[in-house]
Amino acid sequence: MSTTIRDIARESGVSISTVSYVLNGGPKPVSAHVRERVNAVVRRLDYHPNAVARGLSRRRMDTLGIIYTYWDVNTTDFYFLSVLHGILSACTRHKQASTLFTSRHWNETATAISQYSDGRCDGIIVIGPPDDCNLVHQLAERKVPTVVVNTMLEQTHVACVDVDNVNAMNTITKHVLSLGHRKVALLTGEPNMQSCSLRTLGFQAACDEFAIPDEDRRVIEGQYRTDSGYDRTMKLLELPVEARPTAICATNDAIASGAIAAIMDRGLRVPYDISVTGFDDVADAKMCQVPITTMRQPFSVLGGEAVSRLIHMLNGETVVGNTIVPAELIIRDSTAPRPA
Amino acid sequence: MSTTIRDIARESGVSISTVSYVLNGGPKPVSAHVRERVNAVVRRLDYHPNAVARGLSRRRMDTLGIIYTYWDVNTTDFYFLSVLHGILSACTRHKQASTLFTSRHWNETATAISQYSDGRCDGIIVIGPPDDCNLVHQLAERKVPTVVVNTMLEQTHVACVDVDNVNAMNTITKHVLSLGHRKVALLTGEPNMQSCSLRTLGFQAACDEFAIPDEDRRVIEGQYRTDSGYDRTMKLLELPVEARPTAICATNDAIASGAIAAIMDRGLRVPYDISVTGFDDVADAKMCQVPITTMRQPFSVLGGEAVSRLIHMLNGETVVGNTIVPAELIIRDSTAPRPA
DNA sequence: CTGAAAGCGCTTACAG
DNA sequence: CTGAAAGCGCTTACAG
Repeated sequence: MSTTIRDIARESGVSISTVSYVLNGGPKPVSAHVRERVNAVVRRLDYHPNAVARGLSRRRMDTLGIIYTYWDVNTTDFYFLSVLHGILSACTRHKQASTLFTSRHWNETATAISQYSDGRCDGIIVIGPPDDCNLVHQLAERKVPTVVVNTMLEQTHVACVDVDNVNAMNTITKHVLSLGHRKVALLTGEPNMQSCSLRTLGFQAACDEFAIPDEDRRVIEGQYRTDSGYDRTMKLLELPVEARPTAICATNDAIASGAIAAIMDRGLRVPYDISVTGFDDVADAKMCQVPITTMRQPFSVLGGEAVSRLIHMLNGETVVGNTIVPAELIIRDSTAPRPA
Repeated sequence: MSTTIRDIARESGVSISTVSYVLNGGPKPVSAHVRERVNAVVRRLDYHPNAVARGLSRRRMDTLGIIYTYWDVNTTDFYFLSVLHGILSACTRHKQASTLFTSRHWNETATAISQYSDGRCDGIIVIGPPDDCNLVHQLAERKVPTVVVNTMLEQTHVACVDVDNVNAMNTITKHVLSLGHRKVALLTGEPNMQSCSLRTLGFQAACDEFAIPDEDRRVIEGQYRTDSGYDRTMKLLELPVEARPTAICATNDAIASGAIAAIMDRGLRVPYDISVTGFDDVADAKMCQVPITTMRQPFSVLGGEAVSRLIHMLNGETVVGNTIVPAELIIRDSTAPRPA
């Protein structure tokens, strides 16, 4: 039905090998004369090689699979979109196609695992698997070349890339403490996410450095979501004023924007009454009523690293170890010196 | 390297044909006895068929390609995400894999066209091509089975699915006019989008029905973006109060939320001073300072229709004609009777 | 510089 | 009910 390499060969009076050589620029050289003739026929017949046949033959589809959990649009986490975006751009640069695998929950990904290793993709990038998900372990077991973004694992044959969570959270917490705040709260995301525990560590270390007593550094677990930030902040605001934190650090921008909304709904001001910080620097951080002081994740760097490391793995170069990239403190309007 | 159907055949002492029969449940029957033996070997060797080889043989990858333009995360249009989401869910239901093709601009999609028809995908879904983009025409020319979402085209071999834009805009405009408003403005999106012209038609028809004079129904072109809605509304608010519209209809929720922000920044109230309506019912509509009255697009229906129509085409069933689904008026807090 | 041939891992008429 | 064989459309040693 559609034209094949065989048609081109026949029409230009050469073998299909020769057609393949000119199409791929190798592995054998072809005389300029023949090359020209073949190319003319290719154009005339509007021929396009079949990627599937090519893939089967070369055992390489030049396609990267991306696994992440299903996002309900209403609870879209911009972090995922931002990372995804960084990865897709990098794929384009590296001439790789991409296939998205979406599931509602991480426990569904395990059942779909044969999809991930059926030859359609050369390798897999997993975005943000929680600690209690063994998908990555299973991929490693099947020897599927895998890169993980958003979690550092000590898994052989798996490369991880992430921002330096401990340091980043440490930096922004110290920014807050340097402003004179002495009663602070940390609103975390889901505790089964490594980013949550790592950022908590960074927060605690900063509080240690500033000798903040335990009772003045509250850590409140929740979800990486606006409503979760809102609810927890409302609870905090019920504390007697002398016990209430003057600064709230959130482990992402969504939580922070919820915190800001709660503070304003209670008739208080950000940052004059209470300072708030975020993490990620996604759209929420700027769109929020009060532009949020936050740690910027270098999404295009993260995506670029993920893709290029995966490609290295596919090329058989044994690149071991994880990639940690720094985050950047972005100071906006949601932080100010502690009220007198 | 990895185990193939040949390994299974050898290990279970049958031919590869037989292995294929039990794997696919056909086309030939296999005795329960042999079936059991083969399956045992499959499990023992953890065998997974190679989808690429299968695809080449069957000339069907069970994969749908999705084309849309690159979204900069900061100007993310939730409409695209919502449609995308609807399509991905439908793909899962129909056991289809999906490949995303992203480009920055529609004029880049034409150059990538050979990617779209290289056998990797069985068919293509295009989301929201502008009027002046001939990608769909080119796909049709190459006989690539194609479904378009968000634009109705009279292109042979192409199926289109969209919401009933004229009626939907007509409905929400009449909602506003029924509230007594007699000076209204329409803030549209990019005029090269069919949705823009269609919604303008619906708006005008409603104004006609209510005999609104031309000078009291302003149509202002712009972009489907929050900042564009903000800027145009600010301009409108410079009008002398007696000429100023008491209701602003936007052709999407992003524009509407910009309009609301502008109105509030000018110290006016929504809806008491000015009513505002949106379109789409995406996250913006609820997250906005004032929950927006809008037309809800049935995203999962749109996605489901797109996928099932494409699959019908792939099965050779000639389904012609376009699919129009209704939108639903969602009344929230941004509309109220005209101020006395 | 060019070509005949084997092979990638499957599916599926065709024959028994 | 089972198998031998051709074929899907390419790539790439191997030979000339």
